[in-house]
Amino acid sequence: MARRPTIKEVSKLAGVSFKTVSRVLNNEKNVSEETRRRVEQVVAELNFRPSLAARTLAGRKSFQVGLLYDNPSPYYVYHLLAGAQEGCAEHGYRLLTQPVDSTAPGLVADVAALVDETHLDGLILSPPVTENEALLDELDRRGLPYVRIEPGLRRDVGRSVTIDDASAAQEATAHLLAHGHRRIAFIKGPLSHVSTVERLKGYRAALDAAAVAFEPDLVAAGDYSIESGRRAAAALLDRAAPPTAIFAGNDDMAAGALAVAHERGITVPDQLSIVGFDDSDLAAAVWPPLTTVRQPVHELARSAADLLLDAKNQRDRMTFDTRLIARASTGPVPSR
Amino acid sequence: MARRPTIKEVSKLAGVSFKTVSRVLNNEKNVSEETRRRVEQVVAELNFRPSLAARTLAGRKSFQVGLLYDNPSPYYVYHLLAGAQEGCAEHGYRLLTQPVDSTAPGLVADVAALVDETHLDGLILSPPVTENEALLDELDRRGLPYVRIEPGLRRDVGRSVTIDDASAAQEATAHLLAHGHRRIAFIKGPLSHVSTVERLKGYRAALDAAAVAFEPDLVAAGDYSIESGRRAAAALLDRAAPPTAIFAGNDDMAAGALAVAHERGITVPDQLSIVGFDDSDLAAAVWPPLTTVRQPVHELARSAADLLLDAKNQRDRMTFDTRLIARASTGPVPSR
DNA sequence: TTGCCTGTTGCCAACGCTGTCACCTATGCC
DNA sequence: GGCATAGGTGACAGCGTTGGCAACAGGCAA
Repeated sequence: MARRPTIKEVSKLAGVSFKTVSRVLNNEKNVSEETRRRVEQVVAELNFRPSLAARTLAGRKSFQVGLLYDNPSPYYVYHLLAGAQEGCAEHGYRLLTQPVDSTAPGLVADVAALVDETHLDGLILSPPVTENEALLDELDRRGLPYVRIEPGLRRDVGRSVTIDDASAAQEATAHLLAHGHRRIAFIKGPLSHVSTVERLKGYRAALDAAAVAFEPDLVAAGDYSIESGRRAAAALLDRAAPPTAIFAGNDDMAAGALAVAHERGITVPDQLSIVGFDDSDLAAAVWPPLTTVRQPVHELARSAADLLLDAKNQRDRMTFDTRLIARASTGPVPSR
Repeated sequence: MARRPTIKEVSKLAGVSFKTVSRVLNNEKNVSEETRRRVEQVVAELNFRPSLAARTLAGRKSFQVGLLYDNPSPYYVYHLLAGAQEGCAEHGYRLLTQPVDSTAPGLVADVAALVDETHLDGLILSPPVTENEALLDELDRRGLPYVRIEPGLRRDVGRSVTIDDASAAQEATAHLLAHGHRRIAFIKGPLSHVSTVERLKGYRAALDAAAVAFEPDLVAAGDYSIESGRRAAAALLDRAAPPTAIFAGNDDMAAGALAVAHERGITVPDQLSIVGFDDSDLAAAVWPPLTTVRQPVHELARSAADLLLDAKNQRDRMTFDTRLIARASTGPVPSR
């Protein structure tokens, strides 16, 4: 294999000490304009790239940050990685993406091993890894900088980026109310997710605002899977007074509800309106395409990286707007 | 931040030279059983992890491999990363996932920079990065080991893992023929993908085997997007003699075809059968759930890592079986 | 007993950079 | 003209490992 050039070869060609090349690479001051140009030219000619390993060893920075994830949704993970990657690249950092098992007893040790081995400069945590108290404690103990994406726990300490789940759910529910619906069901996610509680709060707030009584029986439990959406929707539609609209806590459960409607010959949106959450690929792929709430996952991840790496970005917390994407799965309440 | 322990601290506690600790860590022979045990105990006690940066600098291995990807499908990428990660972890390697733009002119330089900076020991290429001739040339020039997943180009040189696209498509088509279908349409993907050509080949082979004449008009062009599937299906169904079954080159296009059927009040599978390809999340989420061909993406990626890292695995090429997943979108040909 | 081999261990250089400090030169001031 | 000051540059140690080689002990054949 053709050996990579080293900083010494660059310095020889440029006629300076290798320390000066280091200065140019790190954009330090106190280098004359002429020297800088000469060095930069040689760097470009040789296509020289400094060894990350050597920089890590010698300096106190590794130019690497880790992204921990443990999410079953390919859609979510895809955008998470893309956004974080983009944010890191902007600051000249490399991203180490690390799938983990957020509930495994060895998680803390595994992450500690990762950090020790690679000398990570910081960590981005995505849900549900954000919910692991022991991990947060260990990171705090080590003083390792980290930013959490949509933290449930300890929302008021440390740095994080979030969406306003409650107001997003309120907007989705209001959309259905505006179409005249009054019997609106909500399929909630697992209660272990803080987002579930927040979304339920938003749903109730919208009903209150429209002076529609909250009916506990119209809230069904799901676990974010398609199958749980089917079961929940089937139970809701079996009621004596079935809902005219269903708001599901994510798109997968909404797709499950839609499948039940198809099975039973209930046309959507004429006889039943359905709203999802996430705006995943699913939402646009099913028929009819789902009205849903878009979560700016890419933007969240990108900003998390920015919060971690940009010294000028001193904020502790950034909240992003969601957007209701109105498609064909919602319409006026059926007149009976 | 609590400083990580170093190899010297381990050696002091174990009462040996730090070189001996290095020997234990690298599983070298010529270390007495007793010494090894003693060192291992101290390593466990201190929770010592050797610095990757130092090992990389001192040795000739970095224990890191890169995975290059540039694929628009979250589903595909998700399983790709998971599989590659698993394969690398089994061999004690770290995986650096790197999204790239496979057609950008700077690709080769970017990858070279990545390799130089991080001293990667090898590279896994996924489609369509596998199709970039300049990149392959550069890697060969450097002598950097790499394994390709589903290579189109230069299939007979170098190491790769593949599925048999032709026989997979043949099986899917045969499934429709077995249900009595004779006018079977094929929505193909972009011709730049070798898989498109192979799948078309399999489709024709199945028709031949059943002595059904090939009709060029029943082949429509798509680009693997949902929207292209809709357009292609609409055109096919507008024909004077519309097909009774549609085989789409991927699940997204199949979902598009399914949407058109719903729009037009054509019931699936009673009036039209639809088959997809990939068995992505979509396939199970739409209604009716799609009959499709499962591509073992996870397994492909895992084996690519194994081929790269396992010295005992001397094969150049591994081919994996696909599996037809029969769901509810296919049925007997309608009797008219 | 001697010499040689084998298994085990230690010593030290080297990997390619950054941090620290010392040095040199030009400049401005009294 | 002498002296402090700042900008620009180089020498050198050190980061935490692996590689190469020397050293040492014990066993076995001569």
